Amino acid sequence: MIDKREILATNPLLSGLPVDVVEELMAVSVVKQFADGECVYAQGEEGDGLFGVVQGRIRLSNSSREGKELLVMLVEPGDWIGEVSLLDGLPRSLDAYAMGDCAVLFLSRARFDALLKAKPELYQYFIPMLCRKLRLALSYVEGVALFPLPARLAQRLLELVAFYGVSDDKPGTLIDVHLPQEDIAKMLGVSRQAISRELKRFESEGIIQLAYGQLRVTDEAALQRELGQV
Amino acid sequence: MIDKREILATNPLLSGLPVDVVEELMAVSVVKQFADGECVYAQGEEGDGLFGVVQGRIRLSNSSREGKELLVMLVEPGDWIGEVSLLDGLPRSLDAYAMGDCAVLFLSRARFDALLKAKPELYQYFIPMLCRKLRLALSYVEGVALFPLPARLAQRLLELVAFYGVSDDKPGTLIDVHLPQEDIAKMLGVSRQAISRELKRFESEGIIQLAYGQLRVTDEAALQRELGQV
DNA sequence: AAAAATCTGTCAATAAAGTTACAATGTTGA
DNA sequence: TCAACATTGTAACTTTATTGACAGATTTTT
Repeated sequence: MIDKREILATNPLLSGLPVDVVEELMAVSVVKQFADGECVYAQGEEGDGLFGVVQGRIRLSNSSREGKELLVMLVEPGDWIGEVSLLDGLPRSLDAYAMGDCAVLFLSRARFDALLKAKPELYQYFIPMLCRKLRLALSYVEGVALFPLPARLAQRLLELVAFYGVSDDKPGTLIDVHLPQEDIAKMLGVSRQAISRELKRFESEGIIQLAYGQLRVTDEAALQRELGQV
Repeated sequence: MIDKREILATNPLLSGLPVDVVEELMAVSVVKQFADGECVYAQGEEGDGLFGVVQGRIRLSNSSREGKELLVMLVEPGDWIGEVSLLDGLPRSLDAYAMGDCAVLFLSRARFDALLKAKPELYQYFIPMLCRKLRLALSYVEGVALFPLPARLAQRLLELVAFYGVSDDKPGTLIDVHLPQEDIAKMLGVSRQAISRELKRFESEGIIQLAYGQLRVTDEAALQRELGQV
């Protein structure tokens, strides 16, 4: 079980906030657990609260009626989600599902509203968060609209390396998040087969090494060049 | 020439702001004019200020090195642009060009920073703006990744009808912004020919009527159905 | 250890969209 | 008015990606 006090010490969720706000948050928030695959919130729902990821990973996605899914973002511990619906009052625009067992710090809408009403200066803490997400979303639009698949895939691999890459005794950087090609495809809005094809091509060119459920990037410069051709 | 006082009365730019802030803004902002095609700011530049569109239309876009362009948004009088770079300190992520002669209310970065430093509670006025743009950007990503071109085009036409549509003596709703098919294509990230093909198909099905530089939607319900099939 | 589930590679057939090219039409300005 | 320019329509051809199908590999579960 997770102690709220522990979160404070080990997690960047609350860093940068004034001390009294941290105290207040600790008092009024609760820790919630979500099992693998469980729904945190769903597209179209009213925003019931704010979630700070403490443990595990949350999948933000969006699905069409035909069941085609777009994987918008993997949310890691230290990130907040769900703030937009609280701030603008509109329904959730994405689905949020737990990938593996998760723990989150939950702040209900009522508590959130009360906190902001009492301390309107807290609005400014959401500004960088919103700016970051806006720039991220914009860069995705650009990617899909302007760049061919190989370049987009190369870019995504570089992002994965930067975020999840680990160095071990073997050459190159290992991406060992359990992220099937299916999910990479859903991130880029293309079919799994197209991703398999491109990854195989990268492998045949010595840029990456493929294995079941993992991927090793051995030539980042070549990925940069894939990008640069665009 | 444009009188600043006039802006206050005729433009929603400043509505919702406290009276003293409006006074302050009027005192420290300047009116700038941009000729057709002139660059307001360019991708990669430092954010030098905030722009409130007073007259004319500004084109926010993004170009790849090969010259392929994505038209992200048409900004109309009453909207602010350029706030993100001021708020997060990062370079412009888009190009802004005047479409036709424009007038904008300009607030320099220094003035902006001073204003926010003096009144941190003003941060909250940017929240709805950022939320709106974030949701908009997200809906574009979804569109490109999840929906086929006909559905995306239908959706865009409905948006154009809602925003620019005018009723006249003839049946249907006229979209009489000078918006060539080329630009519609750039909004959707596809080729002009693909747009021409689809528009012609819509016309042959009696959904729209095409003319040089304008377009009349005669069957909105059919466009909704195009969407619904997705 | 065996069975089930998940993940990956590949192929053929099909569909969607890009590219190139050119003609025709409409608008604008000298 | 007439020439320059911008916009639109269309077609052939090519490229890219989807779909559906299946086999093999790896992991997880029983």
